[in-house]
Amino acid sequence: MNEKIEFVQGVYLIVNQVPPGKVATYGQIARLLGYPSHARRVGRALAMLPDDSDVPWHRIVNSKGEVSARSQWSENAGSEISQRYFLEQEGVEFSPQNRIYLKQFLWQE
DNA sequence: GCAGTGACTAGTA
DNA sequence: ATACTAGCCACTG
Repeated sequence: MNEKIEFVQGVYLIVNQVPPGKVATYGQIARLLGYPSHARRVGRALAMLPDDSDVPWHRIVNSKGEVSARSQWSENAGSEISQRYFLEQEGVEFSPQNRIYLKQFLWQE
């Protein structure tokens, strides 16, 4: 019925299935939802979540394996820092160029 | 309605 | 590998 709500809920359902120590990309989530061109929308859905949400939003990175930058003035500006911290706590490793080794940590595919 | 703006991506050079 | 570009599309002023 309400496509907006359904999309956002769908994002959370998928993200909740990503196990600790693994990561997924925005585009991957969008494709699994059946909206292959809505990667940016996935990012917006995650931006609505509080930093202490139960949803493991920190396991979502961009297609290059980097932690995407927030807008400086946005509500969750600076959460990139904790995102990397959470991932490292779960055993996810970063390359010297601040990239996750997707080959090793990507969830599915 | 139009223009600018992103937690994006795939393509090209 | 890096840099720039075109599409993308909901949201905002």
